[in-house]
Amino acid sequence: MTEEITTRPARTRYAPSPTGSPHIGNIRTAIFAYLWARHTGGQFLLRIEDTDRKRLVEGSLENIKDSLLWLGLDWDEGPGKGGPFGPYVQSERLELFQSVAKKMVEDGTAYYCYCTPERLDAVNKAKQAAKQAPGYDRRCRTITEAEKDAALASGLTPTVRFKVPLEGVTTFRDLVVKPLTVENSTIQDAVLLKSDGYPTYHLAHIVDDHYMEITHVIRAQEWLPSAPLHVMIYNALGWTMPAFVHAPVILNPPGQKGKLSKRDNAVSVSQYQELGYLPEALLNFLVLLGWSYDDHTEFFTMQELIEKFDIRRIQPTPAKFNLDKLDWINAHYINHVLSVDDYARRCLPFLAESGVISPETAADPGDKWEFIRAACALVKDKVKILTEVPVEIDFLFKPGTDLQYPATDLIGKNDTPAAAAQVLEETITYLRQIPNETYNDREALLAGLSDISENKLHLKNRGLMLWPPRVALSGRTKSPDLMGMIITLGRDETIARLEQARQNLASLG
RNA sequence: GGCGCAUUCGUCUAGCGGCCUAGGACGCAUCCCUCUCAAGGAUGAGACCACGGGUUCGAAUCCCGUAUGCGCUACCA
Repeated sequence: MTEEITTRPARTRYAPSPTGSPHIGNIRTAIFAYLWARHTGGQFLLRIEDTDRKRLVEGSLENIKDSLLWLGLDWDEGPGKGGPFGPYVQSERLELFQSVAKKMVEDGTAYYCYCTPERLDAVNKAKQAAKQAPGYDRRCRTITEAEKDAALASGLTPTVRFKVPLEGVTTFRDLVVKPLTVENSTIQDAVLLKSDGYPTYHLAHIVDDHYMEITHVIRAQEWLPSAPLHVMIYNALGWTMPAFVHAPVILNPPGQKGKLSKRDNAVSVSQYQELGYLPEALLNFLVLLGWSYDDHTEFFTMQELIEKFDIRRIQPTPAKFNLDKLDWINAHYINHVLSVDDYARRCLPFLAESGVISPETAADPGDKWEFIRAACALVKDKVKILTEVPVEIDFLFKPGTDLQYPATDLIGKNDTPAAAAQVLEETITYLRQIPNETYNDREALLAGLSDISENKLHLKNRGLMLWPPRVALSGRTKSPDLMGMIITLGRDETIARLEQARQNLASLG
């Protein structure tokens, strides 16, 4: 068994309902399924489970596809791709489900149920009142012909229910969760085919997984309780079951109870995209929620994940969502993995979104690219998510005259207005007279300013020399690297801002 | 209520009977570096391995209870 798992190419699937942007927990399961298919050299399918017409959300399919693609999860078969086992949308496979349901009734493993929703409700209430477990009383298993005719005559369309074996126990084996055994009598006669002709999940996923030749069903742990029911259905159909992995649920962050909910957290893939998380970082973070490779590896490229991923190392324990760690991983990718060009290019939409540049410029930066790239680069090592970039560098894009800051900020620690003014004075003089090569050379600039600090102004430390220009250029007390700002802003703008600062200082009296 | 699964630092985890006086990471604290903020480096605090019983020469690792958490209990998935 164990050997089979590792050697055979697996066919896995991600089978979401089209109810909006994929939930982060849901997509994590998709990641597991994808990695396992790729790891074994098999196929990853996308299947849309749209059998609940009431919950359909417009645009979901595109949303699902976009999220998958954004994260780098491409599917081999499914919507937009086709494949030998299509269609891959359940609402287009109704005849199949209906014929299977019909056959089960003929085989005696399922039966028509003529109960009305009202009666079902009443049965439940009565059971609860009697302190019994709620559930269907299996009445239609023994319904008489006369009663059946009466129901039909009233215009009612029957559902098809699974005929659960009343005796014995059923054992379900999972690849990560320990074996589970239940008394058959505690399982419900689940509806297989609804009165609207659509199958329920219980029927649809089994039929599809069977005909699509899925080898490994990787799904959320919420399905665990109904797994024994699925075992019985497979048995009733005479089909062999694929291997199962029930991935752990993702819980709310520490301090909050329950599974990850949108009440207090971002939960959809698109939300994280909009917040400025990188797909590779989100993927890396998510895969580590419930899975680990060893005791120390934290970062993985997609290639490494495909190589190293093993479903048997998936954890059975629910994991809390830890935003701090996601931020750390994201910052790591921004700072240490992305090239400056790549990073700056990804900043464009966020700069446009916040109004720092125009949408037109974001779409085609043209000759503004060099400046934008340099500006973004200034904060590459300090930003955790891309939405922070515009707030960190917007002052570079505004006219210097728009900078608003208290003139007292220009005075460094242990410094005086006069000393600060003198520093600005000297800096201006210095920047005016140096050649372009020096101006655009970080190290040379720093050396020049250090020299003035030490040998001309005799300042106690270089910090006193660099502080006033920092505030003058950025209008802030926390800013990017001074030399970087001087170079990025260019000589004219830099000197203009320094001059302006000097005047602000003078106004202090 | 019933059924089920799970239980190692605040969090994510390593560990699959002796290598564990339990390792790594995030976060936190302190220090170093340093032009501010970060990044980076170092150090540290932090888990009697939920609790109680067993099994064994020996248990975080196996078994049984209890507690807690989570999930399911629809003509939703």
